[in-house]
Amino acid sequence: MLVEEREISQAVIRRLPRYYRYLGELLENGVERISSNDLSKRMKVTASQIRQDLNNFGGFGQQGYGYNVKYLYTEIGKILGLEEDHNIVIIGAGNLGQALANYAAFEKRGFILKGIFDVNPRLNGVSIRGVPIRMMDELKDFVQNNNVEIAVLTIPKEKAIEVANMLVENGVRAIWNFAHTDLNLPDHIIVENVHLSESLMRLSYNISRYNDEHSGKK
Amino acid sequence: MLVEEREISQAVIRRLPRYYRYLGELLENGVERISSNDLSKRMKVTASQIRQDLNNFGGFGQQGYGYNVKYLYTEIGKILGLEEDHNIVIIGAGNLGQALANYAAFEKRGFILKGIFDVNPRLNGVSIRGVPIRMMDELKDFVQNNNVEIAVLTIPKEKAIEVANMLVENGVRAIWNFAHTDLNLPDHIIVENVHLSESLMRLSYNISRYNDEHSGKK
DNA sequence: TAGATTGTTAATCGATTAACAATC
DNA sequence: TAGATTGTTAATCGATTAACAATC
Repeated sequence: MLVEEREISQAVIRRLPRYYRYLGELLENGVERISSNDLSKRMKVTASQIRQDLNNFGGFGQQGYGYNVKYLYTEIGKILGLEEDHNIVIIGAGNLGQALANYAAFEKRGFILKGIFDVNPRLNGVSIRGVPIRMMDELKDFVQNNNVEIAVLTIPKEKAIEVANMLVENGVRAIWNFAHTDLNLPDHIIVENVHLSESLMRLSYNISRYNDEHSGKK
Repeated sequence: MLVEEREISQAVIRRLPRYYRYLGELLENGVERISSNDLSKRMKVTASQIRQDLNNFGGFGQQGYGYNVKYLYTEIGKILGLEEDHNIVIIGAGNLGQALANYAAFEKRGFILKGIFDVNPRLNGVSIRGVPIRMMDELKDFVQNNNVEIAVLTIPKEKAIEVANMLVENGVRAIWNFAHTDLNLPDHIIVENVHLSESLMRLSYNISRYNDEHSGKK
């Protein structure tokens, strides 16, 4: 029997969490059902796109009725893997690392913070939300012994590549990368980049473009 | 005379900062020139795409030679608006707000931190990199009197929409939005969203997908 | 049953890649 | 001049939108 693996495009995957967020809000507001048309107006996308996107994963709606909000919310949550638990560590307890460590919504989505690591001896033993900061030389052992699936990298780019390689060799499966560099890891390793400086440059570009257009410049 | 406004696609704009980063690294390494082909191998994109992207903005290369790294780096910097200064404020001095305030590379790219605001009276007057944290009730006056162009929103979503509207009414032109909500501002306002929870969900999705594929599940 | 709205196929649009003449 | 590599046009590919039959 041939198992047909439909490949879902990254464009679709990028939109899924946004659907999930809107459905979550509808749910909070007690809305029971919604049509692709109503949702499309709220989200400012086409109804056609919503239906196409959802039908990549199955038929969640009902003709003449629309979509049941609660059901669709749950199903998208499953698709996004939010019903599974993932052990994570944060590497780099600087401002950003601490900000992420304090991000309480982690646990709600199944991300369990197992450890925080830094090179700064002054942070040794300091706890964030009950999780003590450990020194980098303990990292390798820790990863091997705690079933760590995801590592969050909030360290300078010079160290990031080397640390990422070490993590992958010791079983880490995915990296949430905040370092200002690309990591070039094996294909089966999942990398999600958050390059804040690039985000800021896009903002900057769009301001400049607008200024040009409204000042007679070509 | 017809001023031809070529519309640059957001797909291209998303890639520009990455080109800029790679060229900056080449520059640091003393590389003088590079061909689209060499660059394509480093960046793992097609040479064709690089040439197409750059030619949206003009011919920066030379047949038979390639691109001068220094020149191209500078030109992309100009396109991205990094040679202009922008006054910015950060709203929300929690962990993430403080992390961004401490992000020193801001100034290097022309982003001048003029103020930080929060509701927490305990933070009143505390300084980050020489910039004192002010109370939210001073925000409106401050924005009017300090030529603030960009606001960074690191506050809870409940407050974010209301604050964003107030900022826009008082002259703010662009918002770097870290709040977990969409803002729905007028078209001429530039919004760059950084939805960390959505980024994490995409990571989660990709892990689950990989697990499914390697466990016999459909 | 009539009306509403999905699921899905077909048409369109846009982005990426390939190819090659121009030219340094 | 010969070789290399761009700038740019044409071909391909993929994603979005439109349309409508199926069906609740």
